[in-house]
Parts: sequence; structure tokens; C-alpha cells
Amino acid sequence: MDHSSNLTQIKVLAPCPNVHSAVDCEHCKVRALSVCAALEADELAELNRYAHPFCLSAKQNLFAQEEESTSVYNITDGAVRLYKILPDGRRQIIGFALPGDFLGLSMAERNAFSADTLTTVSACQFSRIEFSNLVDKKPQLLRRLHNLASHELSLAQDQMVILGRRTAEEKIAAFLMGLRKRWGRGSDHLSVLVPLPMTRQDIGDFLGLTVETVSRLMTKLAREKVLVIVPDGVRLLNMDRLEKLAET
Amino acid sequence: MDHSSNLTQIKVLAPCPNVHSAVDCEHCKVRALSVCAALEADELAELNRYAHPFCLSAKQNLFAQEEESTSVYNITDGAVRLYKILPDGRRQIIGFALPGDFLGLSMAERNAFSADTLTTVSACQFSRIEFSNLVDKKPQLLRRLHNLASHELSLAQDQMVILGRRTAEEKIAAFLMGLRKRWGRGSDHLSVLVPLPMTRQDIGDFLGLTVETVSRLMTKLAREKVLVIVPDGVRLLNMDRLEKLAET
DNA sequence: CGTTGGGTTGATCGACCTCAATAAAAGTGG
DNA sequence: CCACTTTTATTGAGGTCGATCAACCCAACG
Repeated sequence: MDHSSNLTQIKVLAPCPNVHSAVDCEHCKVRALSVCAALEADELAELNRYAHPFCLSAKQNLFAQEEESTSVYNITDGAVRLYKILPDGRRQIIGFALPGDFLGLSMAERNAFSADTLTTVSACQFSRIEFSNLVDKKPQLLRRLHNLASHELSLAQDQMVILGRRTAEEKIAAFLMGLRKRWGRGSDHLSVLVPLPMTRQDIGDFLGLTVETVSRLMTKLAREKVLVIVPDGVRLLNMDRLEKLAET
Repeated sequence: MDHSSNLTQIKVLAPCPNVHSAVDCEHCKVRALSVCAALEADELAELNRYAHPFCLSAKQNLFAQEEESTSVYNITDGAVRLYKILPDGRRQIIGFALPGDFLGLSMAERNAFSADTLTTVSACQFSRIEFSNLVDKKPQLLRRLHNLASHELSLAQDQMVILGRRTAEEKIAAFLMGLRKRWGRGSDHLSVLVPLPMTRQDIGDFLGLTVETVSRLMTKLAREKVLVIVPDGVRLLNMDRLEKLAET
């Protein structure tokens, strides 16, 4: 149950090999998705001055619950898990951050949750104070931030329904359909191939299930030809069935 | 399982008998708690012009999921339940709005959930469009809105932990302690007397439990002298025990 | 290779649900 | 105020979904 086991506390903030997507806001591939979309070209240049792009390998801790928040982050590549741990070690994953997601929407002084990388991650780091000052100068940036936070809130409320009132099978279906939609954000088509950078344990801790239950139900769905389990993900076959299971 | 059964769809927006708390922003008792706290005296006067105070009796629908959102509300007295219904009738309550709470933080075009009154409620109604325009003119109001939304998000994340990773007994304890804290907001002392304007069914639908389980565990906690069940609420006796059960 | 982390599968268990009955409270109309 | 209905709360008996415990497989990796 020790979830912090194989995470080094040292933060490897190496410069990013992929120059374009991370160093230059104007050519950033998540520009249209993230907070940055609120800014005009000249303002983007200003934002660029505050941005510190970096890369982090898989299974590294980005920040921890309760810790004072020094930075906010814009994820440009990879996946991050966000979670809370109870004193006795039980864990609840409250979300997965994907490219385009922003960590630190609330700009609160302390982190409400912990975050660590699931894959190699590229991201833009901003000083929380500097970013907060910038937000105070640019109301349209604040508005954007607020809209993103409102959307997060809405997702959190959907997750409450999933956690409180859905069966294990429905949880899995809702999770896969939801993740599929999020991966497809920014492009015009949704793929039936859903990458799963997280472990079964992570999925369980997100859905309020055990690893075994997640594994069993994935196998069941595969046996019933609803999906195929592929390396690092699933291929969805029977979308109608999944839609039915996950429907709001 | 028909949760809409005894709710009239007619919205009784009667003028409020309690003149001071609802008609005049400057003397409003929730002023320090709510969005209004962001405004100076002269701005408050402007807000006042947009405010439509009203009263609504218990068990009335305020607005419904999916419906176009025409108004936002500031609750000044009473309690409101916020919930989502699945196609098959299962219900998840996503929160209870108490005095000082604001409904419509996101200012989205459509309601993400339904709301109905648990008690007689007084509230201030604002046109969503007018309010949104006002927000665009007053960045400090937007900032306030954003802080409140961030706080809501944080509460929603705490609720995810409760729903996903806590036992029934812990859920009840966390619910009671959380509600106690919320009732105490704005005053300097927390009472051990926690009013429960909602039914056991509502509590169950908030915590992902059945009525029976809620009832059984409340009885158990009462039997163990952790609390006393009183009309329309509970009196908490063994705070340490509850704190222990609910601890983050 | 041995080790380690992740995934699957089986057997068993128990926390919470379901179904059912009753009790207590809160209207409602005479 | 009292009979009557409706809603809400409680309690019991029994069932089930997902948890727990345990074994095993497999791929990655030093």
C-alpha cells in the first residue's frame, strides 16, 4: 500500500529535447487547448518570458499534497496522475492530467493534492506568484482560468456520480469513454484506440475499485468483444455497448 | 425511485417577508461570505440594482439539469440540494447549498445539475447575462468568483475521496463534520448541534449509500454515545471519535 | 538468469444492498 | 382536536457485488 515507494523525490527538470512544442509558446502544440488560448500574439510573447519548459521522466513526483505551491504547470506532453492519500495509505486518484491540462488553476498557496508523472512528461513551469500577478493584469486570462476551473468542477461532479452511483462495470465503461474523449481533444476525430498510460491499480484508485476488479472487468469486456486489450491501452470495438453502460 | 414526485414545477417566487436580509445588499447577512464580499460600497449599490430577492417554500424546484440557465442565485437563507439523475433514476446529490453559497459560479449556458429547496429558502436572483456582464466589468468580482469556484472544486475532490475510498461509517462522520463546519461559517464558534434539513435518503444519495445504511449507522453512532439524534438534526457528543473517523 | 512490478485468475468473505415490515412523524381535511 | 393519509425513519433477514487473500504468469531489466 505504500504508493510513494518507487518515486524519487529528486525532480529531474531537464531541458526538453523536443524544442518546438515546449520552448516557444507560439508554436506550442497545446496552445489552442490550454490557458494560453486566451492571449493575443503580443501577450503570448510576454507569457513566453515567464515560461520554463522542462522534461521529467516517468514515475517522478511533481509536487505533493499540503506542500507549499511554488509553481503552476502547463502539461504539453505525457500524462500525470493527481491524487490524495489518506493517513492509513488508502489512495484516491482525483484525475489524470493530459496534454493541454493546467495544474494550479486555483493558484492556491498549498497543493490540495499530489501529482506524479506516469510517462515522460514535458511541461511549462511558471512561478505561481509571477503567474498570479500576470493573471491580475490580464482579466481575459483570469476569465479563461475560471472557465477551465468551471469545467474541472463539472468533471469532478460527473466523477461523483460515477463513484457514488455506478456499478464496477459502468465505472470502467465511463472511464474508458471519458478518457477517449479527452485524448481526442484538439483533433477532429476520436480514435477507438485509447492509450492507458496508468496501471490497473491507478484505474482502480480513480474509480474506487481494487486492481483485481478492474482486471476482471477488463477481461470480461474483452471476452464479450466489447474491446481488445492491447499493449498500453485498449481498442474499443462495441461503442454502443460502452455508451449504454456509461450513459449519463 | 421517482425523485421528482412531490415537487411542483411552479416556481413560487414570492417577495420575501424578511426585508433586511434579502432586499438590501448592504445589510445582507451573508454579505461577507458570498461573492458580494468582493465589492466596495458603491459597487454594492450597483449590484443591488440587479438583485431580485425572493422566497421559495420547501420542496420546490429551483432549476433543472440540462435546462438553459437564465439566472444565477445567491442563497441568503435555507438549504438547497444539488443533484444529478441517471436515466434509470439513480440519483447522486453533488452538494447542499447553504446561506452564503452561490449557484451559477460557472455562468454556463446550461445547468450541469438540478436544484431544489429543502426548506423555505430566501435568495437573490440575478439574470445570468446581466451578472456575466457585470463580472466582465469588475475583475475583482471575477477573481472572487474564481476563488469560490476553486474552493468548490477542492470540496468536490474531497468528496471524491469520501465516495471512492471511505467506509459507510467514515462517510457519515465526514459528512457530519463537514456540514458542522459549513454551518459555522461566518460565525466564530462551531456548534455541536448540526441541523440536518435533508432526509436520510438525501444523505444516502450524497454519500453513495442507501437510506437503510444511513439510518443504521446513525443509530449505531447514537448507541455508542458519539451523537444524539434530535428533531431535524444531531447533537455531536464525541468529537474526537468523529474526527478520527473523518480524518483526511 | 534472478528479481521486480504489473497483470490475471480463483476461492472465499463480508460490507453494504435489497426486500419487507413496522414505527414514528408530519401533514390534511373534517 | 381527532381520524386518516403520506412521508420519513427504523429494524430485521437474507442476498450479492466487489473486496480480500493467495497463487501464478509474464515482461523488463540489471
